[in-house]
Amino acid sequence: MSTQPTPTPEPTSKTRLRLWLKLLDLTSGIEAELRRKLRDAHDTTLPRFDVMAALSRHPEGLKMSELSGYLKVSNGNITGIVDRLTEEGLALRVAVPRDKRAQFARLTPKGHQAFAALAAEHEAWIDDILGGLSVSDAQAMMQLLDSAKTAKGDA
Amino acid sequence: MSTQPTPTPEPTSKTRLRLWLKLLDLTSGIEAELRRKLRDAHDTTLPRFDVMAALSRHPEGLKMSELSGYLKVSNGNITGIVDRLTEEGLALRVAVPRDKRAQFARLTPKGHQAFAALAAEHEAWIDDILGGLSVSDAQAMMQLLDSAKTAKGDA
DNA sequence: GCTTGAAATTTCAAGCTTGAAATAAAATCC
DNA sequence: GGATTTTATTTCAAGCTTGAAATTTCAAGC
Repeated sequence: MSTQPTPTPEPTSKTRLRLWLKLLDLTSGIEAELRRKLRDAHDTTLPRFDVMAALSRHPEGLKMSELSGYLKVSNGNITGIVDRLTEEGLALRVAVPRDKRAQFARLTPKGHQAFAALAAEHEAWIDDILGGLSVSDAQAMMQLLDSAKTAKGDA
Repeated sequence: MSTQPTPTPEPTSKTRLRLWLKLLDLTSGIEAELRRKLRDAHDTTLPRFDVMAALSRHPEGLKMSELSGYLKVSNGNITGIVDRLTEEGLALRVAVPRDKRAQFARLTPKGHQAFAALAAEHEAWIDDILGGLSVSDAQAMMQLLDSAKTAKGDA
């Protein structure tokens, strides 16, 4: 432990570990805040919001497997979330023309309407939460995030 | 839609929203990778790892409520995780001297040993995953993360 | 000393998540 | 065309997570 006379600098791995912990701390905090707001203001959840967001961009519907692919969650997971959205009248399942195995999940008109309101609020929440960052800060951070991601193998 | 002659610039809220989505994408991706590695290499989970990490820094033990405070999760959650760590022989509960309501959670020797191995690997994984970032990149990002957090109300 | 209120923890129901197993249907191969 | 393999989805068990209700114990006031 006390063998080296020179003051050992922090190894790179420690710096990266500290970065990771900070990244996780900020992200988890924001996510928790969003979950709370979604619950309190709209009695819904982040997973439901995510599914609705994906479906909102594809009014014709998305196959269950496309949905799980976009959101990077398991198939079984999507089954349950779409089940619940369906019970709430926000989504529905539609048969795929030439493939009896597959189904499209699609937003109902009520679902589209509900999501529009949700999305607007969501954007405002984020704007508020990240209000401490200027546009140039945000751009700088996005560039760093891209570096981090590209290097590890993309996606 | 085509009423405005001047090219509308992206509003700040949209930039921040894009940043948030990128932040979430990177963090979720890394987290998923860590979960997978923890499972494949050590048959454990991230929540267990987090609890062990906290206990590792407090060999004398932490009260259940201190633990949930540090990790920012609910009390009921900690109860279950410590239960499972206890079943595995990695943690145990110890009575708090003058307060029969409270209990310390503490790592067993086996728990300390297991965590030491886990922590070393964890740091190496992060170093690998974030290998695309130089030390100065990492420092720049940490500074931006601090700005983002400070502005919203700290923690 | 007793009552009342606060604090620490556990229990519980509901929802999210995963990976693996089960189903069903389509596609490929002989 | 029939067998085999692949693909799409659902079902399931186990664990994580929360907020709310229930327990137990402590502390404060009277």
